[in-house]
Amino acid sequence: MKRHVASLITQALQSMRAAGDLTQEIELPPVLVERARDRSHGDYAANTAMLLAKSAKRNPRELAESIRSHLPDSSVIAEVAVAGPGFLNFTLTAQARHAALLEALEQGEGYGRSKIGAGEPVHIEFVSANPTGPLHVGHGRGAAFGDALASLLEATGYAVHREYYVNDAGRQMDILALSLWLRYLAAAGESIAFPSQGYRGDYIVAHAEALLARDGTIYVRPPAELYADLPADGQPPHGDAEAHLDALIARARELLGEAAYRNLLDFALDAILGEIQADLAAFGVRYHHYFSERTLRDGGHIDKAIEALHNAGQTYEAEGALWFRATAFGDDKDRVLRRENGLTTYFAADVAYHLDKVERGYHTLINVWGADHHGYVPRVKAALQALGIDPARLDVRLVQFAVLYRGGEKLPMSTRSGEFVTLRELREEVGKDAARFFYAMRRSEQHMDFDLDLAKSESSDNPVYYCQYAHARVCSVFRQLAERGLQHDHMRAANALTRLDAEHEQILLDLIGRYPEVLEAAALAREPHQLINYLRELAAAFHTYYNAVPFIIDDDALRDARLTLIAATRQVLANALRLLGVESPRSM
RNA sequence: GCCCCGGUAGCUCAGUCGGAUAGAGCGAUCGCCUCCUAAGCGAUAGGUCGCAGGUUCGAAUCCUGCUCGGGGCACCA
Repeated sequence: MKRHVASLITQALQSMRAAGDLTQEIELPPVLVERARDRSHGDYAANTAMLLAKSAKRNPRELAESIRSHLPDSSVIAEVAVAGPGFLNFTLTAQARHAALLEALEQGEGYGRSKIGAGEPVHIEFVSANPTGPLHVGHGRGAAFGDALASLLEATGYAVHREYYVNDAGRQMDILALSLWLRYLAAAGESIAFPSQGYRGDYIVAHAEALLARDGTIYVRPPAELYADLPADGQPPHGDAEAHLDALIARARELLGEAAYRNLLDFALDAILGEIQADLAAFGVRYHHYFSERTLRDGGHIDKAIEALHNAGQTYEAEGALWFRATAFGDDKDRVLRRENGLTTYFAADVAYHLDKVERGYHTLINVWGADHHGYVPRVKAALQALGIDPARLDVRLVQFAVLYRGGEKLPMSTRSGEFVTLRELREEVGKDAARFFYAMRRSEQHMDFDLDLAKSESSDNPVYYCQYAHARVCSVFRQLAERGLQHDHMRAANALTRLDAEHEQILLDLIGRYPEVLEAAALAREPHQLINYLRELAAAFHTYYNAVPFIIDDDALRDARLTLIAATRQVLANALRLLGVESPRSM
């Protein structure tokens, strides 16, 4: 509809040119149509005349009049007015307004969806937390945001591929395997000293016990051999925790042998990744693929990526390492690809990963990263550019941290002390729906306070329940209708829609008609919170209406018209909630 | 020091590509259940859009400087 209005204006401008009202030299401004902010301004407003006034050097109101007189007839426009400093205000016909209701009911779950994405392949990577422990609340926001964004893009016609990048290679996997093994030894009755920099979480103990139960004592080795001649744990000058850890890892591989060590590592990875996947599934987050970093390395993709950078002439050797000339592409400093010890860096793997995404045919790449990774963006974009890929194809959405509050107190969030709240705990405390809704409620770049008490409260203070309750209330009305032996006659309703002339009804009609535009805008801006704002507005309009007007009345035609209005409202509520991964309860 | 994000009502936050009188929820005060779920609704009060310049017919929005808060500046992942 917005597009339709814009095209009417464009035609008017062309017709003004043809009539000599505008000379060829005058540059036509972009035609911007927006929803009128105030109902007294009609449905749509355009500032075209004001923009044109500048280049045409003419009075904006007079230009607006001229545009108005050149507008072609349209069956959906009832009135066009010139207002204020030169706005063109468009008012829709009642029929056009009602069309949205019928569309919502006919299209059902499809209402609001569009094809503006034209099937363009979009790759979206989100969460990608290291598989060294369970997801915590810091990951929740990325999960809720990424999943909602992916759904928005799907709903607007993009071919979306959702992926989780699993960092299952590198030193952290060795630390994980070691941590598991030590807990396993302890579970088997051996006396061990747990390294200060190992992964200390209880979840490791649980997995170790599971391993012992499954495989028995085949991985038990004498602790005396394990700890012989190791650098001391602790901080300098008393010890070196990192060196101690690396030595322990080396010793573990030695004592266990590569095959057994590999078994341990895989067991730990599978256990933790399985936990992550289960948490995400319970959170309503679905992926097409969990992409393994190991497959990049084992498949030679990292070497290939480094070679590609080398062939592009953007690498050099210095201090024994191989560097990428990132500064040539706007980064602050050059970045190491292959270390002095011959191992490739995480960055090299990430170059390979992004190159792989492009080679798999994705035109647009979206990465949802924690804000702490922002310094990483320039180097990845630099690498893409060096490889001849337009860096604008990569859109990194940085998600700021959420700070949890309970009883007005900030919750401590320290991984080290094990005081973190896991995503699972959050979900068990406030529920999936509230958690997802709250996470997606704010702009991702906005720092966020997550009030656990509010998320749990069963009142209108809680925006999740507020929206869900609107849906449940419509369902309740239809249950009452059936109990009274009445039916919703759609044909009779369609002929009586003009009777929906109360202000509350007009507001709801407007909102329902706006839904496709809101969905499109939220998707294009890649901002799911826009959809939530709309949802809250729609729910509020419905609750107001519900309180002001009885639906199940004796006047058959008016009753059916109102039922059509609230049925359409329910459909839109359900569609929007679904995109956010939130349930639409039939009763509460 | 450099880079990124933010500063809008007491609190939490919206504010579309610069547009008409800056909005919502909470909190405060006062009301509304004989009636389809009160997990709801209505009304009132509440603003130097961090500060100072600039661009523009028009700035919360764009530019510059300053300031405050958060985060980041690895041959870790």
